[in-house]
Amino acid sequence: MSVRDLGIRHFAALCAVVDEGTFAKAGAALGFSQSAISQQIGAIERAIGAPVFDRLGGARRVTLTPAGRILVDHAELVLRQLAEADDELERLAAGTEGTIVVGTFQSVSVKVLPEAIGRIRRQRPGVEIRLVENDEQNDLVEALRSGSLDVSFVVEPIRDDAIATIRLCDDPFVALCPIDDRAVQPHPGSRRDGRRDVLPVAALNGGALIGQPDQFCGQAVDRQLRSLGTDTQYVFRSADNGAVQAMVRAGMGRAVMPFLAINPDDPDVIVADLDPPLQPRRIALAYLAGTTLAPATRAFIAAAIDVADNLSHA
Amino acid sequence: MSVRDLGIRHFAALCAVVDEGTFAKAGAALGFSQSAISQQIGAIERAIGAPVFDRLGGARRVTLTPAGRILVDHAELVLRQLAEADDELERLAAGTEGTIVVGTFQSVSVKVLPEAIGRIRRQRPGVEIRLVENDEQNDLVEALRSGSLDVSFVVEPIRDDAIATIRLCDDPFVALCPIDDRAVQPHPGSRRDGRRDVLPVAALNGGALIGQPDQFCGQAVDRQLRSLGTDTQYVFRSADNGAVQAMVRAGMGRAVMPFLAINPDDPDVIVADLDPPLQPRRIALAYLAGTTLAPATRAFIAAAIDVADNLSHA
DNA sequence: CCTTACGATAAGCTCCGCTTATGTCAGTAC
DNA sequence: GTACTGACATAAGCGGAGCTTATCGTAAGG
Repeated sequence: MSVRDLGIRHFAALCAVVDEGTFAKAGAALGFSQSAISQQIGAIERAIGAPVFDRLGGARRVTLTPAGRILVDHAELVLRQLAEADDELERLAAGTEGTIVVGTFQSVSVKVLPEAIGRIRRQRPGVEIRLVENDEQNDLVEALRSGSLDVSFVVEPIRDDAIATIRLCDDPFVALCPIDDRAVQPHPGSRRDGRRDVLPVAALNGGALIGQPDQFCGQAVDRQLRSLGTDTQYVFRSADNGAVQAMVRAGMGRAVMPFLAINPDDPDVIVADLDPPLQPRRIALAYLAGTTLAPATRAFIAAAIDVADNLSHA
Repeated sequence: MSVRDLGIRHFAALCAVVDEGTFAKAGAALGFSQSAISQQIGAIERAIGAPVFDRLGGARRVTLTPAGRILVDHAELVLRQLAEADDELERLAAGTEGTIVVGTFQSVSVKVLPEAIGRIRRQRPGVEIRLVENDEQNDLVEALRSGSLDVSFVVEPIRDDAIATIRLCDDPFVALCPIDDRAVQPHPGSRRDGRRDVLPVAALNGGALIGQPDQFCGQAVDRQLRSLGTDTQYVFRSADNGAVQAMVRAGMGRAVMPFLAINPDDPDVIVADLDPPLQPRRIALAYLAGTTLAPATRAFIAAAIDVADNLSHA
């Protein structure tokens, strides 16, 4: 028999008796009868094999024995610990507090993520968001599996069926062309309506290409271009989107990039739709399938969906 | 419903499941069936109103939800706390550890106490003894009542019946006389047998007396001497026993002192029994009546009794 | 002396919580 | 595809833990 066979109620009773001075008052404070307290204290004493109170008899308060003093000291800590747990659980349930660890990659970090984070910070100031940026998607997925990420931005498809995804938006591939590119055809209709110019895919054939390294979505671009019969000749590759765009600006060649990864307001390059268009990159949020997400995490996901929707319609 | 309605067993089950990975193994580790663990976890989830594990289904391990993570973190602390309590209770019961706070006063501090402390330190190196010296007995008794002392040396009688006492020894009053005192009569028989010379009480009449302040046992001395028809004329009083003895050594007068308070090996004063002898001072140990004493405290009391016995017979 | 304020104890009843046995589900092997 | 395996859930039954009310013993105080 040991202290582990007792219930929290026993410790609460013990502390209440110490606070109130008598069994009856302790019982009243806890909503029990005097007898219940007497029996609870008795159970404690049986469990530890020693009295915890000296009953002085008559109308006198009980006093702690040395063993009782030790037990009360620990019981108070235990109760405090549990109260804290209750608090934390409540805050978790309310979604007003907690830490979300979000996996991201470069292009998403620039446009979607900051806005989503901003919303959470405004709505739920107590929620802390930690970011893990890694352009190697496998690493993000692995981090999800190991639990070190709560949720992560990814590019679909994800093979791993331990991972569930929520689609956010399609990110179209666009061509980045030097400002004097003759192959670019003005968009049929007004330039003012926000539609982009068009670059026939055939124009890429044999031309100089700048792009992202193979392991990023550069791979998908190559595959698609090749299947459209276009021979790709890379003159430069960089994981830094800004660097790619700067190369185009310098007239070194054209680039085919996901729209979210580029700066569309750059006046020194032409951003053109491809004709025919490539299959867009599907941006999604991923998390461990079958797991319960914290309310704060769900709120983040909702915010990201909303931000992505707005972004798509613009 | 709250976490306070749960038992320690529930927390143990929770931690076991986290450690073992499955309900069945956790049950085996704790000596329960798989079903019991399932029901215990179910009880936890009912108590906090949220799942603590995600059951992925099939032959896969359960994984913690955010709420489960919070609860486990606190549960581990709680269990550690309780294990510590168990340890401390065991050490208390064994009497090998703990702190005893002992009240003392000057004369006892010199002869009885050091020996008793030495024994405890040898027998129980883990026990710490703290001393509170106070020559005002009321203060010691008050400290006992308030619980700031575990046990205290006192001089009987103690009026307060909330205080229990254990008699240690009788401390006789002896006369301290200057080396050339003519009133001292050699002890009838050999001086070598350790018996002391004798001073008739009548010799004190009208002579110069040195003694302790009124509030110490000086009061008892005065009362007894007066009742024997002796007129006491104090020329000096000091709470410092060494000072009293030095005054006698300087020939300033005689003193009547408790034997334990003097240095009997001083060659420059005569230590004499009084004739008739005064009622001796009864030295006792006092503690709060009706309270359970820690084993270490009981050991100290036993040691003190033993030391006092040896001292009496010597 | 009687009252008051305590705690202990007894009797009874409820409900918690264990066990065994069975159900259900998802992978896995052949 | 079918059977098997490993994992959790659920049902039924039973024993005991624990609460309540009621009563008793004891010491302090008017």
